[in-house]
Amino acid sequence: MGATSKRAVSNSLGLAVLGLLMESPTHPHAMAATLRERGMDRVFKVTTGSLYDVVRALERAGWIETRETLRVGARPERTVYQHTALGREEFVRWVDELIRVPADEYPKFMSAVSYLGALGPDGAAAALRERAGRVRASLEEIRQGHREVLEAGEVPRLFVVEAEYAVRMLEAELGWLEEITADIGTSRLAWPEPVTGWVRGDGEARRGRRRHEEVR
Amino acid sequence: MGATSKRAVSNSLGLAVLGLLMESPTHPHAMAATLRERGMDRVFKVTTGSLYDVVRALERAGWIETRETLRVGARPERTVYQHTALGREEFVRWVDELIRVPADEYPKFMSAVSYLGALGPDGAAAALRERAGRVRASLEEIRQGHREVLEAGEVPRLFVVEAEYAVRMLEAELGWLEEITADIGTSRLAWPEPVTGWVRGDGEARRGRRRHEEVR
DNA sequence: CGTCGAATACTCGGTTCCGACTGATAGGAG
DNA sequence: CTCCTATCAGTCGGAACCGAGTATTCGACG
Repeated sequence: MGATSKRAVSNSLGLAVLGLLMESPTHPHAMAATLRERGMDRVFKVTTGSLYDVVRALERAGWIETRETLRVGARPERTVYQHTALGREEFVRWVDELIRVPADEYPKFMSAVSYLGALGPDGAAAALRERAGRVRASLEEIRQGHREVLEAGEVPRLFVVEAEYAVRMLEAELGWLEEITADIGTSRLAWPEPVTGWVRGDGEARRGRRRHEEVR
Repeated sequence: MGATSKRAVSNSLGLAVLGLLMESPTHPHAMAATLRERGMDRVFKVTTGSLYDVVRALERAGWIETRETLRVGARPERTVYQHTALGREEFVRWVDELIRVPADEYPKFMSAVSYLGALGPDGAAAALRERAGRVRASLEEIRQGHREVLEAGEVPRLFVVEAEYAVRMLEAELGWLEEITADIGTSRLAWPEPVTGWVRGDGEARRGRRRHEEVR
């Protein structure tokens, strides 16, 4: 329900590339460098391999084009790209769509949570607490970075809203972690019998989640 | 910092497969069916292609093994798998690690948010409101499903905690969406001048985010 | 009794992704 | 002046991913 027909380039790193080219033409290596300098590698997964692929894809799609390909000294040639008119339009369209319709994502954490049972009450509590610690740390880091940038007054809030989003999400996760950990302690979240066996790995633990099918 | 050396199978769908096999041996097609029946396809991305790949990978890794390969009628053969001792251990270890150490994920929404500027104040507000609507809908859906399952009393809470997590996260997102939309209305989130040009796509809009590098 | 759609059980092959590697140069240490 | 490291710019090949196809069988319905 939604997904408009299929986008020519789907890797969001492409969005970053387009974004960079909105400012001025550059070559891939410089893109990677800039993205890292600006800390945007917290938002986009920047890997050289993918970068070059994505740039090629954007070119095939006609959203960007090579402006010149020049060599300085005997270093490998570098290809400078710039956006096309189409690219400028698509950039906006792309952002718009990503905002309007939530993509279904499959966070690894959630898949693990759905098998929380396997750790047993104590193991689960321990693991959750450890995660909580790490989440608290990165939360603090982001909060601080955000505050510093804003207080320096160089950058308008608009350009760092994504940090506010990240903070909100991490806070929510932390809240959930704390609640669940507490509930394990008070047995408001209890381990039903069959699963405890399952955890011990007795191999033939019948009946897992809901009523289970035979192989037929 | 973290990522323990490299996991033999990384696709979380593998976790689902292991989970299924904890209950009883099955063949891939049945796994897919069961996962969908139980609505676990909201948590794991279930695509036939990947499923068969992942199963093969799990076998290579020695976490599962084929139990028998039988043919009913003249239908394609089906291969029934079962877990190995190693598989049972790794399953737990895997869940444990996924919980303990937050994987860095790159939600598409966040990448779009970091270019929210491109939509201009009105466009942004509109898009955010539309998303909010959709988020509210799926939130309601999950909440209701969760309530029904629990009230039926068949399934212990432990087996549906991931829904509680999902709800929390969606609520947080919704909260953020509402706040930001409001802030755009009251200009607490303002569009600095250069960007407005950028949005109109005047192509040569110098100076995007922070001070920008020349191509050198 | 024929046929049409759903279910059964997978295969295939094209993208996409990405980490490891290459190979050159500039700048500083000794 | 030589070596050593950091930076520069990108290639490459293998893994992962996934959607579209294939071929059979069962059951319902007119």
